[in-house]
Amino acid sequence: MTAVNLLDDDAPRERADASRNRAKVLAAAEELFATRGAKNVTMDDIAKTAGVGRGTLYRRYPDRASIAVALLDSHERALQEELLRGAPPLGPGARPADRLGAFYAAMVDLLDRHIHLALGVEVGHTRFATGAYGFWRAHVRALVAHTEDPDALVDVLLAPLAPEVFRYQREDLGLSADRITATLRALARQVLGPS
Amino acid sequence: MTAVNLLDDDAPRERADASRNRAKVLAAAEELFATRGAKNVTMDDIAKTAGVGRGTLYRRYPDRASIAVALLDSHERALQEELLRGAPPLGPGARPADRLGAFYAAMVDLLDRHIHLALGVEVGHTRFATGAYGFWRAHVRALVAHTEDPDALVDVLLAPLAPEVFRYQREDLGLSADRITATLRALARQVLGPS
DNA sequence: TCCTTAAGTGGACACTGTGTCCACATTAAC
DNA sequence: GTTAATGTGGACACAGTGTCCACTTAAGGA
Repeated sequence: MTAVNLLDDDAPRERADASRNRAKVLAAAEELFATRGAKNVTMDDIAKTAGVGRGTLYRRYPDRASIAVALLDSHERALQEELLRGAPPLGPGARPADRLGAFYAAMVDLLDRHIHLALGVEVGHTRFATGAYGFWRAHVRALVAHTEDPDALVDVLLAPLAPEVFRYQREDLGLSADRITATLRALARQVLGPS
Repeated sequence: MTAVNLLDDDAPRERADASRNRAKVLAAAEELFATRGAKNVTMDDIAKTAGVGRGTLYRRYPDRASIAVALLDSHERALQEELLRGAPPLGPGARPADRLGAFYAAMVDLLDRHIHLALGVEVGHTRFATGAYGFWRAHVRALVAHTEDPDALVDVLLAPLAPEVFRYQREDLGLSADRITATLRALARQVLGPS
């Protein structure tokens, strides 16, 4: 799901027209998702807006969700990098409770900036199948490893970050991102202890 | 969304063939949802299985979700009744932490028995628009009323009960309902204090 | 019992969106 | 400049949705 596949292995380089079209598709999709909301965008819309045929579009992206995933990918990678090798409390070094709190804050920020894409990925259970979910899951799993039942707890702690939940809180209830962050930070403290 | 509309007001009684067909539709839908999963059931399937025309089906139920809601309704009402007027710890009288724990346990039980219906309701954000969600929300809101920011906390606490999350834990991860319940009970204790 | 009428029925129809297929165009290597 | 593989785009078949309306059926009054 990377943007380009440069010089890797002996994989045949991507043709010039192909990568030009990929860029047009992604730009068009980003635009449409942001404007109308992913639910109201058809593959046809994307193809038309990008100035590309249906066949070209389907060649790389079998559905809307995969386009949203591709668009979200770069932003998610940046955060993943920070979690693995960044400075505390996001990166290693801080206490689990603080790292979980920082993770929550970063995810709320990510969601707030790209909620239209996050909702585009969400086609029900699609979310759990995503590679990204697996990453977040592994990260939080490690932070709660010392608790009673980490394998059951981890998805409970990730549940409030579901795009639909976040959208409901932000848009329907009108809560600020800060309030949501504060609440999740408090949750992290209570679950992992203030120690 | 009640099953029958008996003698209420001056509303014209439902005709015999109409209520016969409603029963056939609900039975067919229940069966199909349980067998194939709601996602793989079309309105046409339901009409055919019920032995009813499309027009008849659409007259009362504009989409799959509304049928699932109708089917789930009776079970949810029973729980709602208990929350309002049942014995503690589910009903009034017990401490908030215990009531929230009991609520979690009851909801996990409900989800476990009717997950195919709960997933049928779930068409993304549909969940929050449901009357039922409003009820759960009001209930939990009252239990956490004394905390820092109840309005932000309530949806965070309800998020792990999203049908998709539950399904993932039960089916993809293979967790038992008891483990999930225990984890949520612990969460309730940690958030509302053991006091 | 028959008649009336309003409610209810069911299937045909138009429409929207999906995904596939393949003749043709473009690219890049030789 | 030729060639072979890669990529393109629009036509097509299909599945599911929701609407519409001529017909049927139930239920109450004469």
